[in-house]
Amino acid sequence: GFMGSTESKNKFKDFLLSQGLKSTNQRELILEEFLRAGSHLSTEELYLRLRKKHPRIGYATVHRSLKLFAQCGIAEQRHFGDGQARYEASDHDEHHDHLICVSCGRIVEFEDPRIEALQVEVAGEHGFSIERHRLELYGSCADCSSTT
Amino acid sequence: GFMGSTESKNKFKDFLLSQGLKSTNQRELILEEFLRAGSHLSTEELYLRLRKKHPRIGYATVHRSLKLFAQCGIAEQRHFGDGQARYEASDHDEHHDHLICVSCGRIVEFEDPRIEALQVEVAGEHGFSIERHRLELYGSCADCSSTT
DNA sequence: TGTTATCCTGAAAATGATTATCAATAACAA
DNA sequence: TTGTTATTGATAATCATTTTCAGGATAACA
Repeated sequence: GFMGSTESKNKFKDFLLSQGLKSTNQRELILEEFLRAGSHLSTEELYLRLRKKHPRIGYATVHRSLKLFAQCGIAEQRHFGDGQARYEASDHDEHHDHLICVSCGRIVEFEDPRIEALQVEVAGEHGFSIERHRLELYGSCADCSSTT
Repeated sequence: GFMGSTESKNKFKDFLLSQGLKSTNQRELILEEFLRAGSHLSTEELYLRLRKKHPRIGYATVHRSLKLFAQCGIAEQRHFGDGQARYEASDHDEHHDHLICVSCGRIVEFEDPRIEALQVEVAGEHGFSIERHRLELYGSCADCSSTT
């Protein structure tokens, strides 16, 4: 199910402990803002949001924290072809893919077990066992299609 | 059907003409090597191959030519997450996706109309019309699985 | 065939995202 | 507290890609 804010924070603290890393003010602030901000943020976007309230937090620290979140499993890194990495909060057991509107940039998440099953089948036909996959559908969302 | 070598060359010449661009020795050499080399080459890999026979061809020219091939429709740019763009010769009406072995880097192409159909269906449920998509399956190929 | 305008080339520099460096600072255990 | 170690933030380095620009090649035209 959905991994709540508190759950993510605890998981991150456990992760830091288990790795002999330290729990710092910056890491807490960055994690809070990351969870608050909604998904698919780039490092720079998160950095700019944080800078409003906490101007002394550096870009490098935001970047390093996001990598830690990904290592820890509470975030995932994505690339949508605009040349910069984006991060989204993990929803643990639920895998999902993305619809991206090429016109307005809107990103919608979806999940389809039938597609997933076919992927495993096709991979097996080629002797592959799948670890992970990436499926992105690029097109026009309803709003952008209608205003053409 | 498959776009042969001659067909690609003609298409590229037509493209250059139609755009008021010039047909040069370098562009011909780069296109020939690109078609000969097989798919999924990065700019640098193609540049290194060319340099053996034609040491005076510059990296920038290779890069610019690959972009032209893509514009012209005889090549497509891909990103497989290793941080550099790769290009493959277009096979016109046949779309295909990729299986990537995370262990040895082997790339296998596949195509499955059932998956394609489901993609259209799912997109429609969200009000999207698809322009293009990207599906990549990452895992272990048969060889790498057996030697574990 | 010259002539000319335009495009192309290749080396080098610039760019943009990401990652590493390092002195000063903060966290944690004893 | 104190000492050890990790972290921070500014800056520099890196990597792939893109741009710049002076010199060279190409195609159209006289």
